[in-house]
Amino acid sequence: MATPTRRSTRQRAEILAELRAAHDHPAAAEIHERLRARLPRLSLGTVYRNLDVLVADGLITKLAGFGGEVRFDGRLTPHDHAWCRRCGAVTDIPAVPLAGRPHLPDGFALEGRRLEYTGTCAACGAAGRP
Amino acid sequence: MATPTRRSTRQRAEILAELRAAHDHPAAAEIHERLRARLPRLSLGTVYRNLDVLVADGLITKLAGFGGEVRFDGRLTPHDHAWCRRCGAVTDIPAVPLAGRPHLPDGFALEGRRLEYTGTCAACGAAGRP
DNA sequence: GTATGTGCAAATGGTTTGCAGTGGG
DNA sequence: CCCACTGCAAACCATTTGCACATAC
Repeated sequence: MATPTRRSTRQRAEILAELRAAHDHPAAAEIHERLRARLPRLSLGTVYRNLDVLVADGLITKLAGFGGEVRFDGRLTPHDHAWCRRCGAVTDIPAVPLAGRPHLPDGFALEGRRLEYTGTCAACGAAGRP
Repeated sequence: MATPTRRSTRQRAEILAELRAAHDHPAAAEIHERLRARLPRLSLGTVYRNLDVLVADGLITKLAGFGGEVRFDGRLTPHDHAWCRRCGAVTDIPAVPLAGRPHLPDGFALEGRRLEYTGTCAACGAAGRP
């Protein structure tokens, strides 16, 4: 069998709960740090393994392309992202439909789309941050 | 001054030429490998440093979020990308306009957008590749 | 009881950086 | 000449993995 039976563990539940409560798309290391208050012996390896499982089970989404580290999103409703290049903050924004069908390669079976806006957020613009 | 004077070097010229000739959005290691035929002593560090310079000068584009490694694009005309999750191939496709204005965060200064389609390409679909 | 999940630590792999030497302008 | 650039190797850092133990079921 490809997918082994899942067991319900405290660690996995806490990671999913944290991801659903958070609104800032934390990276694995950030999730680990936040949960250490509740689970002092939680290892970073366990965080990574559970994030993979949660993605495979479709409970969370993996976000890449926002700098060096991969981030995770606990919201399943379709939405796009705005990324501030100065401070690195990633904000959810409502999805905007396209004005037509994309000219995909012949025979390409579309599974999903990813739309990201890059720019400077209000706080960084006001602060004149480089 | 923020940006030092640029010097024209053989290495930088070859990297840019390779990127403009290539259609497959190569990663730094791939560029390095391809150029070793012409520049046997070219180091990977030099490739990385020049890619950064070329991006800073707006001559190429950095593509992230397509797996573990960063890829580079020598085409400057606006276009989107289709990514095959099986074989990892990234194909250029014409940009499709949006059907409205995105609801960006208040005060967000938009600089650019990145639109990627994920799915399975014809070859991988036919081969039943997992 | 069994195999999935965990903690820990070592290994990986892409990318960055320090340093001494090269060469473009 | 000067300083941007290069090759080389070591350093970095996010992520992965091997292993022995723990625990969900």
